[in-house]
Amino acid sequence: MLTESMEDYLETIYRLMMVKGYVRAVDLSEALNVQSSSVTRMIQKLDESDYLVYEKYRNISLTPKGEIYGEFLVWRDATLKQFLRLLNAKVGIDEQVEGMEHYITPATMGLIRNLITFFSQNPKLLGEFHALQQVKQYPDQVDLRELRAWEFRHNQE
Amino acid sequence: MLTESMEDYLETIYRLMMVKGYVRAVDLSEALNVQSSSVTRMIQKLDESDYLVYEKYRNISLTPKGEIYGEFLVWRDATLKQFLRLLNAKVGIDEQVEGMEHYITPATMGLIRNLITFFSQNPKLLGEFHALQQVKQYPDQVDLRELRAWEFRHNQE
DNA sequence: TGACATTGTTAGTCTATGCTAACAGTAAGC
DNA sequence: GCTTACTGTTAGCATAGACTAACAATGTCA
Repeated sequence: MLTESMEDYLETIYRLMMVKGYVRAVDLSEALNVQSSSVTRMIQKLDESDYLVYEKYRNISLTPKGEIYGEFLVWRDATLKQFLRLLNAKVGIDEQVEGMEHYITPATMGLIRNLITFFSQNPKLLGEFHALQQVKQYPDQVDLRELRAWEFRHNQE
Repeated sequence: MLTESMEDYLETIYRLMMVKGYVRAVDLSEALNVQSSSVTRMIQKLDESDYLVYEKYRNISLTPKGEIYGEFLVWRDATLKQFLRLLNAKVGIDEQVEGMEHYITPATMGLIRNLITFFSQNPKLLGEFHALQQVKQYPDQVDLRELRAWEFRHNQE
């Protein structure tokens, strides 16, 4: 199984592959905000697990396994971001998705996809759901004490 | 800010506090499946950040800050589990939530809570959403190749 | 083609959090 | 109130994945 970090690298590699057609360590270190020495080591690790082919000083290429997994990772990321936007999240979408995505199984991803489909097939419902939020507004920079009170109030209803 | 691990400890401490009225290292090491030496160290760390009060060989107690945060952590955990059940997830709910919860902001949690409220106020809709899944079924033990094909098919529609 | 800039690699260090082993404190039963 | 079992603490080690520093390879251009 891939670690969180390995997934991040593989996802970025796949993305860059799609955009640029090839991937070099420096692109990865820029995209992931890490040093190139970290990139080299991770690439070697992903090579060992057969997600890509690593040859010193050469461009890397994905194996079929790496390509399929990479495609999944990109899809998962995009779908979760869609989901948060659907909920009406405004800030920190990327950060939250980057963190949580690693833990969500393909099965659950399918269910989330279904939810997105459900609401896009019923845009009126989405409107009703968003209208609800105007009432039960929840501050963006929420203080925990406030959260506690909020929950308490709503449990009383 | 708390790390994932620190949050896990604090959540468990809060939970045990509610159930037993006090917390000892051995309870934590059992609940979290770690050695008691790891517990000691983490407790010392949480004491440094003022989430609890640590005294050698004595029961620990939460500070107000720790109590509020702990309550939030327990609520977040419960709410996310509710959300996955609402989606119709059947397996791995606990594991997924344990992983993802650390990354979700209070603001987003509020939105998820709203979604749960929305569907519980409209149980018929929930039925419709679940019915959709009977059609767009997604295998539990999904192969990535299968996922890819599934996505492709549905994008064609 | 040779010099310099860019990129990639290796080796060694740091931090978080797990572990084991050895030791210290507490408490229960005789 | 001793002895023994349980619980808690400390110290030292392992691992993942960051980092920096030093070095190696590549590529560009005068």
